[in-house]
Amino acid sequence: MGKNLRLKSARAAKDMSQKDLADAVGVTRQTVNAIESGDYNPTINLCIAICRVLGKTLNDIFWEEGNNG
Amino acid sequence: MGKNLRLKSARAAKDMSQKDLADAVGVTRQTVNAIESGDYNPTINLCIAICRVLGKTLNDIFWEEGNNG
DNA sequence: CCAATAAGTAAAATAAAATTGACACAATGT
DNA sequence: ACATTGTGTCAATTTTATTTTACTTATTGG
Repeated sequence: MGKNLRLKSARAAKDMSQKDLADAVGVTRQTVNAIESGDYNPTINLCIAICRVLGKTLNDIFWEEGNNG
Repeated sequence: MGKNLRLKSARAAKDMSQKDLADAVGVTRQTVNAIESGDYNPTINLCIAICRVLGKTLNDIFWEEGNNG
């Protein structure tokens, strides 16, 4: 698994630190860091919460084209 | 949390039983049932695997408009 | 009627997500 | 030089997703 650069980018666009985002969704800084690092499998509710905060959808940040058909 | 009727519908459209889908994504029937029942928080990798099998995207099955902003 | 499949649910055990605390390093500002 | 902030990572613990086993109900076909 590669890094989630779309997440990193969307967070940067909101000028939020990993801790800011972590606090906003109610997890720890390490969890956000791990998700961006890529070697991780978060729950969908956490993914949804992150998307809400960043004003993005699941597809925007967690779906990869080519996953599909 | 309500039932995930979009998942149930997409599965029906492929004429797959809960067990068929469970086998296809490598989890148990109970896990698929729990996800459809709604009171559950699966990992995103499992959600992605389900979407792949059903020919849908994360937004199609797990994203709710109004979640957004 | 009987066997087989699909579905809903539940309790206990296991695998993995998430927390906590800690240490290190680069960049920024005083 | 010093303190602060953001980031990366690690080990140990707690929480939770998932499994396993099992019981129930409804439906379909022999």
